[in-house]
Amino acid sequence: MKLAEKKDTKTHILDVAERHFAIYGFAGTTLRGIIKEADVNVAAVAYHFGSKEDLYSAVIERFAKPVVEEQLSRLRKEIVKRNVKLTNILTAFYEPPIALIKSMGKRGATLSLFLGRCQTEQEPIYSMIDKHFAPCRDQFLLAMRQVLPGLSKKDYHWNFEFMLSLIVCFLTRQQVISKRYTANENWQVDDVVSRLVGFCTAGMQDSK
Amino acid sequence: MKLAEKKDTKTHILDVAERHFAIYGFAGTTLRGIIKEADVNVAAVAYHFGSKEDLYSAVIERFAKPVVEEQLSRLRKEIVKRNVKLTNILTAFYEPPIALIKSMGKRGATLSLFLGRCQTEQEPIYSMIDKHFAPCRDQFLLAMRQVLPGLSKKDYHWNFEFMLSLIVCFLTRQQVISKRYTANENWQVDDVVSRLVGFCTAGMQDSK
DNA sequence: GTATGATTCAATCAATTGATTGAATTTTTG
DNA sequence: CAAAAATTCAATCAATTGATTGAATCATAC
Repeated sequence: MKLAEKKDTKTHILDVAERHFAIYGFAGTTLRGIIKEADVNVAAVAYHFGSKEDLYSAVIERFAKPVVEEQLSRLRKEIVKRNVKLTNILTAFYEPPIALIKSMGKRGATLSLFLGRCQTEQEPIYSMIDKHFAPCRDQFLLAMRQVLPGLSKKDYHWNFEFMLSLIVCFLTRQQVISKRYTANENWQVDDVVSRLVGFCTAGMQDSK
Repeated sequence: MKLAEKKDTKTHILDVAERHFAIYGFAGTTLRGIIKEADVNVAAVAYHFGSKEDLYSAVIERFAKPVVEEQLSRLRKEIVKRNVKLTNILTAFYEPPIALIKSMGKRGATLSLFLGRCQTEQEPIYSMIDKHFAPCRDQFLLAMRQVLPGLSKKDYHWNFEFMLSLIVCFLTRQQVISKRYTANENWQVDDVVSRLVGFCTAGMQDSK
């Protein structure tokens, strides 16, 4: 950090912590690993955030909030329309996180991992995560009921879980896959979204 | 452990380690947590397995091997047929792990978690995992080429990843979901397999 | 300028971590 | 039974963990 010097310490810690939590998980991340890379004092974490747990919470807060808000905003615009379509609901769900991650370049890549990894964290992390995503999940479940009438409650839930798992799959595997099979790590938002929407639409509607 | 006394120490450690790795991940698991629950000496781990890493390897070995072997065996029986169908390939992939887990009762539930969680482990764990599943993955990729001609290499890979993600989703979320929405945690192998096969077949074939 | 509050720092805490040692014990072998 | 091998044990190691303290430094307001 030479020019544009002295990014605010709190933000700096947050940035590094985000990457560490994404890569190593909550248990695998050490405060010392973070503060060493961020080049700050250990006490700074306690001062600005409190505990390791609080730090994790701050990381989630910063990144999940804008995604969920955008998803819900997009969803609201869809469900007021006369005849909502499943593809539009799914696009409203998939595009915000994908677009955000794409726009963030390298940081986006670690956020991908974070999003995938945080789904398998234990308590108390799990509740922390769920708190942020539960309202969004419920809204989309309701919307699916509109566009896919006649399914059982169980069907809705599994459809939603599958929908979620596809994006988590993309987010966590994208780097691995493109490294394994291609020289080119580039991907386009529209390609990915339409791939996800396509697979999921078919799965939900045409599943015999 | 009162009757049927004295399960072999090595197996005993393996059982407890399996559950701990499943729940807490590699980093979150402590040898002391394991040996305390298994009621054995710390040195027993070193004696029977070596390091913590070696122990993890032993856990994978024991559980992944029979699954992969059964998957490949089922696959071989399918691809010799005159006209292979996608549904049959998918069933060959999905049924073995699902059936195994179901047959194992409570231990199966933790194995579910393990299978899901191990997918997001870091090196050197990741390579350990990949080593066991890579041959299987390659075989199924080849088979998909037979039943879904005309797709790009990229398409095959993402289809395979999505196929994988659906079962990982089921394995890791099943307990959470059924706890959230129903009183009944029971599920039938055939129901689950046909749900997975149905969703995935549609996603692969009818994706516009 | 100086006082007040915000921030950073080095030093240290007790607890836990994976791992190892060598003796004690059990089991197997001849 | 006795020798040998396999297994278990308590004790301990150095390293790392999250967290805290009180002094030092910085920024801001008056």
